[in-house]
Amino acid sequence: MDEYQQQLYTWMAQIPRGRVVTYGQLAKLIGRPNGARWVGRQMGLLPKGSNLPWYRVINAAGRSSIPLDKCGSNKQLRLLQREGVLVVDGRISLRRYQWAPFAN
DNA sequence: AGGGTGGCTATTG
DNA sequence: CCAATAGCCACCC
Repeated sequence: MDEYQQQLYTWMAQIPRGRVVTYGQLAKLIGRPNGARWVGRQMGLLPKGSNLPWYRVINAAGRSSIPLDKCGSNKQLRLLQREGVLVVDGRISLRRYQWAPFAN
């Protein structure tokens, strides 16, 4: 287990229900300014039994970056809606839902 | 080594 | 608004 992964997991665990963060934001938080893509990769590699909220991590456009499932729907968006996040046209307002770690 | 591909992004038109 | 563009970086042939 790598040092960055440890940090990534720690930050992820802090994301409150009903809020989201972007790949780039997480990358910055763990000290990897251009590691957004790396973060995305880590999401896909998350252990299956993990309780970490991978679905609260979205892209900078406020959209889900994971492919649609067979039914043509998106599991990530469903999970977010279940937490009360409003999704309009497959898009989420970062202004309203993005978690700001240092604004507490 | 070296080209292609991603759960990316900021900028520009 | 979307599309193109140009950086970025880890991973996999």
